[in-house]
Amino acid sequence: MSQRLNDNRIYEILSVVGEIPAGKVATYGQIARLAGLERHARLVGKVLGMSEYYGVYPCHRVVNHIGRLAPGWPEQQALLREEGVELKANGHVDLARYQWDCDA
DNA sequence: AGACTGACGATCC
DNA sequence: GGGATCGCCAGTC
Repeated sequence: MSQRLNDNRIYEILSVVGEIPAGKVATYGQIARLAGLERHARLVGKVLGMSEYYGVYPCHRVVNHIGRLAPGWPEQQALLREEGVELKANGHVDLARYQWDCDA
């Protein structure tokens, strides 16, 4: 249900998210760009925020451009750590090593 | 129809 | 390197 967001956009975004390999993370901007919504990084966040697709798509592998995890979602940290993604002392992911190089 | 908000990004300091 | 500010665009109220 919930055609809150344009279904078509949700599909593209989630599709990209689902392609993120385990042990890797991607930024909202990266995903947005792959989905054809380069400037809509925030939209990606909203879509994942609804997270009714959680369990189907690895939304926990999505972080912001500084490697910070989603606020209000502490368990994301544990999920990433289980995949081998270690966080820095400040809670940031080491993007230099774990950022998904989809095509670049 | 209008205004506020936002799981962001880039730039500036 | 970290913090603060502005800008984008669409969604939600």
